[in-house]
Amino acid sequence: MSTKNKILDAADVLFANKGFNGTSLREITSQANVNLAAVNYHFGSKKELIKAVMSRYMDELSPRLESALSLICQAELKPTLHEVFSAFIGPLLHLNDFKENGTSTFLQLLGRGYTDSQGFLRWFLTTQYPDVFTNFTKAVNIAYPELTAEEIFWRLHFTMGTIVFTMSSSEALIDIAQNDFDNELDIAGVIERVIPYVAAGVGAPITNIEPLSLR
Amino acid sequence: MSTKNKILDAADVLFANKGFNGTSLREITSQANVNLAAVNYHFGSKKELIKAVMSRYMDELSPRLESALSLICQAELKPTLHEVFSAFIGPLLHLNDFKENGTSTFLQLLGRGYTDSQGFLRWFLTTQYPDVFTNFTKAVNIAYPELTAEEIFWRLHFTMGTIVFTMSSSEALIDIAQNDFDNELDIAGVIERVIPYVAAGVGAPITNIEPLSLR
DNA sequence: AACTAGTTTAAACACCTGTTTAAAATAGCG
DNA sequence: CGCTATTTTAAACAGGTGTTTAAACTAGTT
Repeated sequence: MSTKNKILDAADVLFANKGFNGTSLREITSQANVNLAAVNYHFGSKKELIKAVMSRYMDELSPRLESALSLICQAELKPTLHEVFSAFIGPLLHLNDFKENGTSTFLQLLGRGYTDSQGFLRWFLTTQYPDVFTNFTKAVNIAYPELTAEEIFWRLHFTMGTIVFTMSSSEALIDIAQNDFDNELDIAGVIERVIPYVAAGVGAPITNIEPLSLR
Repeated sequence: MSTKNKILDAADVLFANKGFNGTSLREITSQANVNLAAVNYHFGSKKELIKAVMSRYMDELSPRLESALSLICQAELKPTLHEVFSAFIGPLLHLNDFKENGTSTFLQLLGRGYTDSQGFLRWFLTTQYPDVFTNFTKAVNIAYPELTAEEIFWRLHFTMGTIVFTMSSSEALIDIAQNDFDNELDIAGVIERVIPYVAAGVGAPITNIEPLSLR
């Protein structure tokens, strides 16, 4: 295996578990059994390594996600929100074939990127992979046309939060659930449980919220 | 103002904005206009300072939260989930009286603590303030008795994720929303929008999930 | 005024950080 | 082989980290 890939494989697991700031290049290179300077030689800097780690997953995920969503948008029957969110299951679980524990690693990375490094990842995703967002918004709009653009905006970000945050700590949660309820569960099981939750959340009835000035 | 409080006031803002790992003691002490060694003198270590920052908020929040939840549990009418989650609004917004921007600072800290420092905060909260969790579970159980304990467990963690994650990036989201939709919004407005979402999520119809072994 | 306990201070400690350097090793190709 | 270009290596760099030290300072009390 190439040095570049050895670094990427070691980096994404460490980044997912300990965050970008919390992982040093020395940890990565010794885990990958390569020289310290290899990171700067092959990637230029730590920041570029982070981008490369994310891109490797996003390039694998985003085409599958886009085709799944466009399939839903073009269907004859109006899709339910549950169907819209279910469109994520396949592409996300495919990351497990792409790399061992790929799904949860990627979702953890997503969570790290959102909170570490002050919004750098949000910029990265929205500028590098804008179609994922717009297709998703479009699909939700078809499934629930009464929602205003602003309400979709907020509810989609709530959904992002639910997914990303849950998956960031999914391993710990699965452990607790197994101890307390003797229920064997894996990452796919968690996804199956979270879909009805977010679908119901996005599909919540519209409530009037008075503007600030009238309160 | 005492040196101890000057440190706490500087620390919680910096911790909220840049994370625990991302904030150095030198940043904190220079922001607070105190000597570097003051942190170790007054708190012992950086880790103890983090605990002190969180405790200051939790001690202000948890009694109000517990009484609000017990009020709901003892009411004659069965409460709706919307009412259960609305019980959080008052205690959370009270943190704004306690300290400027206290509500969003605290919720950001909560998010930091969950993802920084590998589950240390979850341990801290569940061991130091266990009543908040059990009271909350009890209230949800009254409002939606059909939910099994395991389903409540998962849905409450989804909810934690939604709230904490949204609030971690609430400032950025509010900015975007103001630009895109000309809608003035503050932290209270975000809370009002997220309550229907999580209430609907927790109240989602129960779906049968086949155990792993049968799939 | 003198002593004491609590607090603040500047300096140093040992260690870790990302990055760069220049020499050594390796591979590819005519 | 001999030459070149790519890659790997160990060492050093400059700067940042949390923590400790011992001296200086500040009340408060007798």
